[in-house]
Amino acid sequence: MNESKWLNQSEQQAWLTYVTASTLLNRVLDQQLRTDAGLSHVQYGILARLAAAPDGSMRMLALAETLAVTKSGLTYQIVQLEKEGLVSRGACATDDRGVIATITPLGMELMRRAAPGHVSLVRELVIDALTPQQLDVLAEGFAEIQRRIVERKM
Amino acid sequence: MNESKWLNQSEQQAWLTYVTASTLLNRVLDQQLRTDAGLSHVQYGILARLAAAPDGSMRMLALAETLAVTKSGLTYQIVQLEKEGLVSRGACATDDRGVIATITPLGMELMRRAAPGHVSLVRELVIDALTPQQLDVLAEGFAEIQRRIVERKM
DNA sequence: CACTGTTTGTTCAAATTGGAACTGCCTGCT
DNA sequence: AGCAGGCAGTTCCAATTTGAACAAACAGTG
Repeated sequence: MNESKWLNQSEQQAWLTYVTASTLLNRVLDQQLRTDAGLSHVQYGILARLAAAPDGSMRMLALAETLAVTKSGLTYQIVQLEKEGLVSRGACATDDRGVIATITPLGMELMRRAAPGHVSLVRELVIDALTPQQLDVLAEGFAEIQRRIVERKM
Repeated sequence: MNESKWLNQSEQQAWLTYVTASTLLNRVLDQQLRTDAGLSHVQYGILARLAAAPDGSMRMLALAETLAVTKSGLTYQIVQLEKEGLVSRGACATDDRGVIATITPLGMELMRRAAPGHVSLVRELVIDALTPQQLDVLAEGFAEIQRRIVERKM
């Protein structure tokens, strides 16, 4: 299925644009969160998922998967967040191997303060930069990309 | 201009999908390049730009900008590549502050070996995952996002 | 129940990253 | 020419990240 070995001009242009812009975007978001709330983008992601989960709790692996972070990377970040008192770890009732991370009231409080600024920046740089149609297409596209990546690992 | 403080359901979904997928994509590409050619994705990017540049040369800052890497990050990577003999550094004729990085014949050789596999994976996971129209939207969209980021820094 | 293969998390070492500080050079003005 | 303000690269340091190796706990089978 790889008849054409190389990318044509516009494909290459699209790819380079994407790589550069997404790298930049990530850094800008990280910077804003850090100065604004003392959190990295990844840490914000962790707290956001926990805040949205029932009981503010999730198992480590589930968390790692939805965040696209490696297990060891997540362990590291959870330890950091625990030091700050934003998250706590507990045993899993149904599986002794499991560890359940839970966002603390302090963590929730921080999210309430951090979220508006972050969301606002995401809106300014991304959501409002695109038409609703473009955003749909983009969501579709990345969903397909993700499917291909996941499927590929087998 | 931020009348709506939060993201609606589909906006949020789109954003989460993008963040997760792009993180994953980046890691997969990195892994493939590493096992396949012993290069990180960033290093590949550096060599690719140099290979495409006149004389295989570029100034450090220009390189850093097109790659969306910080100056210190680039210095580090160039040092690594130099150790491998894939890149060399030289003085800039018109500006004594400047440093010019040049890809070596060995670097070109490595690129000839590494590029096909990388391009093929990018095609498989991204280019072929999208219709030409979707790819256009992606390019358009990220170009606009990048414009907003750059403009914002002033 | 014992046994084998898997799954979860953690720990460890090595690689990478980004920001701040610093040196040396360039530019515009006086 | 002499100076103030900026720019280009490097260095240094603290924070992250990842894969590999491990220990403990599960699950399925004979």
